[in-house]
Amino acid sequence: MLTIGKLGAQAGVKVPTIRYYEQIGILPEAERSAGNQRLYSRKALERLAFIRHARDLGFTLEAIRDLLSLSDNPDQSCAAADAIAKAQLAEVESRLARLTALKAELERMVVQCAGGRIADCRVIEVLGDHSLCTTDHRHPESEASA
Amino acid sequence: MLTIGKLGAQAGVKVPTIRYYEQIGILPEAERSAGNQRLYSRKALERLAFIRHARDLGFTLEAIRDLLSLSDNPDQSCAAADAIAKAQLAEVESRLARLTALKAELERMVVQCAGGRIADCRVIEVLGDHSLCTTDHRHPESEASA
DNA sequence: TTAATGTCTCTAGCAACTATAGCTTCAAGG
DNA sequence: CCTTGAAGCTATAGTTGCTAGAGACATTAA
Ligand SMILES: [Zn+2]
Ligand SMILES: [Zn+2]
Ligand SMILES: [Zn+2]
Ligand SMILES: [Zn+2]
Repeated sequence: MLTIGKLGAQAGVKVPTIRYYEQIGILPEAERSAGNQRLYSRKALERLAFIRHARDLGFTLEAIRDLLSLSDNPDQSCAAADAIAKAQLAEVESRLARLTALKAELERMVVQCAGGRIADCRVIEVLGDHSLCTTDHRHPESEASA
Repeated sequence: MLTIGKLGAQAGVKVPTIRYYEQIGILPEAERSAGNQRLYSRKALERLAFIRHARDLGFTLEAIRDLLSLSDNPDQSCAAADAIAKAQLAEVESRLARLTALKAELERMVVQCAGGRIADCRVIEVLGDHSLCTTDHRHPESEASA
């Protein structure tokens, strides 16, 4: 049995984050010691590592909640899990496309500035006028983390 | 003079967002009509368009605040503005690198799954074990939007 | 035994909005 | 002139995924 600190260290998750996961119900309520401190089993460590890894891959906690409940029923079809992963892949691809456009515009801005006064700064000029951009980089959909 | 609704329509910004920008002081307090409604000049539209464009390029409101105050002093050197843009470019490049790694891992997961039961699902398996990954995709630094 | 660390609960804060409630003002039609 | 509906007002709370504090209790090592 691990204390919350040890668990966090092993899984690479901060202690308050673990309590937060319990609070939102993505980790089950932990057992408690005589002195009311949380105690975790190896199973809990695996579950937390799963969450951590999925977060690192950009899945939302909502998606992870679904993935966990799927993984708790090993005999079901994995179609739903695959669909979640595919949706996440699509999300990543769309963000990648957008970031690539942003990178191009930022590079252009930075390169074109001759480094004089603000009045002649290409960075300020482009920021004030999207028609000076070559790509269509506007904010299309949601922008979570990842 | 534009009402807040017209301003929002012209700049592509939702009305509550404009009020929010005013509240946090990135837009100056608007003039008011006799009936206490906000009225905006062409200058305000330009300022809002600048903000919108910079947000679309992923700059934080804090960075935009600095860019705006620079652009209000046209005779200064533009070095500070260029530095902000370069920092944003670096941020975008680092996100791009990470998303590229995520994409590779997600593709591998999705491709490798044969589509049977959860117990044999490669998606679930990889999520539970980072050592099955080929890249080092762990969460490195801050992850704002963009 | 005492001091240092770890853990407990609860609350508030971060970014950048978005949504809701309950009101007032405005513009157009009858 | 009056009514109706859209648009505006303020203020507050919710979103996502945590993170940071306050103040009290538990555990462990010297
Ligand atoms: Zn410049
Ligand atoms: Zn642009
Ligand atoms: Zn599968
Ligand atoms: Zn991995």
